[in-house]
Amino acid sequence: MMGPVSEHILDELSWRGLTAQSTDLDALRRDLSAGPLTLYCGFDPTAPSLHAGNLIPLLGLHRFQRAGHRPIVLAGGATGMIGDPREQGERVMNSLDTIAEWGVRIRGQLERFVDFDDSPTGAVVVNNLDWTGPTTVLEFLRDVGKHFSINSMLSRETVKKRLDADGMSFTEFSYLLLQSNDYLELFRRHGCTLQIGGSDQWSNILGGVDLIRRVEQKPAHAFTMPLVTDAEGRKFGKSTGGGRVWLDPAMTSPYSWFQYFLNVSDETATNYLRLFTFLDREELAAIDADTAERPHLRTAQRRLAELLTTLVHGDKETQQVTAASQALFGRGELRELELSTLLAAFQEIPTGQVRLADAPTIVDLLVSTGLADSRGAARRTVKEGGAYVNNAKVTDEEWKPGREDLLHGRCLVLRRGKRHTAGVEVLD
RNA sequence: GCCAGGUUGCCCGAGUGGCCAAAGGGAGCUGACUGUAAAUCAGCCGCGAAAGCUUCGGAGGUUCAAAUCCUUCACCUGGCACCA
Repeated sequence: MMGPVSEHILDELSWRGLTAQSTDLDALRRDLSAGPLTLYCGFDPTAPSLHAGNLIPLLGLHRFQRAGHRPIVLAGGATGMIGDPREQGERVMNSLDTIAEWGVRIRGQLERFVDFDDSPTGAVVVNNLDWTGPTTVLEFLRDVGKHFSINSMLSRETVKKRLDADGMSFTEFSYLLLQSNDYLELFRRHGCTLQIGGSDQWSNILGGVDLIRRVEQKPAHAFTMPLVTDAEGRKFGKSTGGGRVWLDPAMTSPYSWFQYFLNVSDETATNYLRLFTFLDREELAAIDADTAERPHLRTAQRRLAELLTTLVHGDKETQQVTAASQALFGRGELRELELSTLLAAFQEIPTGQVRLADAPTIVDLLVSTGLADSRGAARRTVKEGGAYVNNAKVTDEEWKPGREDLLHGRCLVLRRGKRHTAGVEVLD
């Protein structure tokens, strides 16, 4: 597990670029060196699935675990009902049913990224609804609320911005207290003395540190990691690559997930390898060098895509997706592919079915496979020279496949532009 | 409860009776160049082959004509009050 020269976890996080803010680093370093430390990170069910950006703190927990510490993964069943205030404005609350359903799904995802065993570093999963739910308002206001100063809460960046803009409900304003109380609760239950999270969580985490100090007269640590951005510094998932990249294979197919990372820029790929993988410095340096010398091989992108697909979807999926990508992508002679290879590849990409008897045109094919959103869009694609059937460009909107075009008598490989592929099964 | 402001296409945002399928920006898509990169340039970006149709929170109305006016409902925001 640990390298021959066991590097301090904080040093590793630092060279990986995973350090944003922290409380007293020297004290944290000391405590981490003293033996297994218990740390936690929370995830609110604000969507049906985690997305790639969530992997940063989640893998962060895992990194600490590998370094000999005990991670607690917190599912935000309670905090998810309230909503962390954001600058864009008041959230519309989701229904309790929705939150509960999302919570279950997300919890299932969370559990896959840390190791459970009986050792002192075995992971723990908790749900803050377990202690927040039973608490009465009066208890909460007396025991927790009393320790918070409205004055300092008002000076928070997000709150100030919101007050200048559209204001903020008391509900969201209270979020800080809930998360702070979580930290206190975990400190009491599990001796948790470190909370990590994305840098947007900084003030929430500090709230807990403060609360623990006031109530328990004990120090606790806060440590945040940068929010992932793409090469232009945009927040991950928000606008990069057309929407979020979800962990749930039903929302983002493993093939799409793989292709997303395969397509990032050189700069982003080398950066992401540090943030999202466990490769050590030597391996990373070798990949960097290779990428610089022979950029067309896209070594960094390939490694990134493979490692992340394996991490999220497993070895088997990665093999299938890689095979599909190789089989379908670009210049290979599709006619030489085995039928089984082709059909396996079709499992990974969007597909459609048509009957030759219906005499479908290229436009019909693009629409039926979902490669184009509408007939107009499909027509546009053809007009723009972006439509391919079996790697041959099709420029006539009225083009129809004939029996001689079929691969193995029953398949077509459709492509829009350079990177969007779909399979067509042709029936009689 | 009252008063005021707001709700526009994936996002931000202009638009206060016709010239609006709706400016602009971002995101996205295609092409050129390449390395399934970046940068840059060009085109596209509601549906429809077209006629035309559907869109500006929901419903209804005024008008030859509504994103724009009126009514009403919902939600958001700000302010005031009430519950003493």
